[in-house]
Amino acid sequence: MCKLSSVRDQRQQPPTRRARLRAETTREIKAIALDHAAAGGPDAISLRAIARDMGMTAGAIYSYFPTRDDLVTTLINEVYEALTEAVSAALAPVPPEDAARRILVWGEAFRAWALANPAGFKLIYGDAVSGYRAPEGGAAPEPEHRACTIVTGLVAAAWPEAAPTQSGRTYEWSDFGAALVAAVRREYPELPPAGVALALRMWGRTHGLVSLEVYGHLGAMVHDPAPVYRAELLDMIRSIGLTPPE
Amino acid sequence: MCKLSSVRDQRQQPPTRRARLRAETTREIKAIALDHAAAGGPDAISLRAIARDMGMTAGAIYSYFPTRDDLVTTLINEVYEALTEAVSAALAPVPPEDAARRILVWGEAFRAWALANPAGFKLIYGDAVSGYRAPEGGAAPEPEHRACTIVTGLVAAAWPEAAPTQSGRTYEWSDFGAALVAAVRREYPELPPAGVALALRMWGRTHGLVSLEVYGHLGAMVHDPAPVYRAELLDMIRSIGLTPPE
DNA sequence: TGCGTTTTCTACACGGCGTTCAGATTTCAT
DNA sequence: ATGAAATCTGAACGCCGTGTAGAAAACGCA
Repeated sequence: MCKLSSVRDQRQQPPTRRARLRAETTREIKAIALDHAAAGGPDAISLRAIARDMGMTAGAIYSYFPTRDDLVTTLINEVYEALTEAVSAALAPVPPEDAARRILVWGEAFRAWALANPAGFKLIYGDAVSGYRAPEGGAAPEPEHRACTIVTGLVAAAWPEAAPTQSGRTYEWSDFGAALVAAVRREYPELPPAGVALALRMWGRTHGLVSLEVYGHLGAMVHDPAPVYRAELLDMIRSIGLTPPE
Repeated sequence: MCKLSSVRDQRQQPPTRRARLRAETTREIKAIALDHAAAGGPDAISLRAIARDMGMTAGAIYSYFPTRDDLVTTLINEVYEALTEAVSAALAPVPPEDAARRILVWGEAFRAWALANPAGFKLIYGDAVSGYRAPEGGAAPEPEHRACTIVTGLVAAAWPEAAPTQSGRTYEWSDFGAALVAAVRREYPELPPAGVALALRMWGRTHGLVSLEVYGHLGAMVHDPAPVYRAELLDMIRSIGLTPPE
């Protein structure tokens, strides 16, 4: 029996030697797992292979993660967080007023990250790990909400122009998930439910082409998907009442 | 050593008893594999499990498929074909002149099939099977081209109205894959390269929301993705210069 | 300092997987 | 009827995740 919550409180200024080693080993496990995923796809994440690379036995990893699926869940969360951070970083230098350019930069940053980290993309949005079953509530609810909130922020900034274009159908707050609604109403109080629907559509719209490209379905069709994707982004910006940059 | 091309010519009116048995067994292997995929996800496709269900040994399947990946490739092709046939069937009763309604029906048929066959969708568009490596040229080039041609046909029918909306960027035939270009120029000679780019964008646009929904990323955000998806389809129809039905 | 507890790790076992191979059996063409 | 080809079994190999028992190491406290 191993108490996996050994690092219970970190009130101690000098964390015990054990805690330091444990943190380091945990970090190494995750790093090697991500290396394997990057090299041979997310399915290459195997406890035995990781342990082999670390000079350990497979069983030893169970001192750090109760099961392989927990390791995968942790990885999904970290990778998803890396994605949202990459997008946020790309968005940071763009002034909040320039809603159109922010959408463009967001879309391009998302695609750039996905193409640079295909294994991570598949880990987040696909089913690539053999028998992996995500915990209830999804594998990475927090990063997913954060990602969704970023898109919603883009819509909120553009809402004065976008609102007239979204008169087709009416939405209620009750149409959406409680956690998302709470975050949106807190961060963007002026945004109506229709704005959330638009954000989800924009998320899906970018996800589609990027997903097709990452999984190799676009390569046989078009030699360079970049202009097609760029055209889609510009069209999306135009379709919500903004004038695209350039 | 087994000659896997035993059914070389079917000029014989009465196919030999062997050939009949072989065809039946092949059919059964694929059917059981698809059952397993539908039940436990595409990753549940295992030669041992299939053989167990058939009262055989795993090795026996190697008389019908040289390797597991070949079986998977065959399944992907058949499932992809089923998808294009489902979409074509839904499209059949809609008159060719009603370009807007055809796009709407196409989009809804695609989503309906994906939701009814999530395992098939993941098989086609995802990475779900453990160590599967697709053959060069993709796992299912023919059905993929057919699917792509269907979308292009929708664009071709709408091109008189759509053309003015697609003036942003110019495309050349050389931007696209040779096989796709050949099929398009043969079937829709009046369609310029920009029409193919628009078709790819429409493909991606629908793929995005459907993919997010199938993989469960939309469920936590919106209780019923149908209206969001419908709004996206209507917006897409509008964005190419058509007036949406209803 | 030394002792008892906790954590970490090894060694082994179990059942699952794809794949290969020798050999038995069945079917077919001649 | 005979020889060739196709089909299938059963055992093996090495991979996998997951447990369990027990050894070894590090720790906290007296």
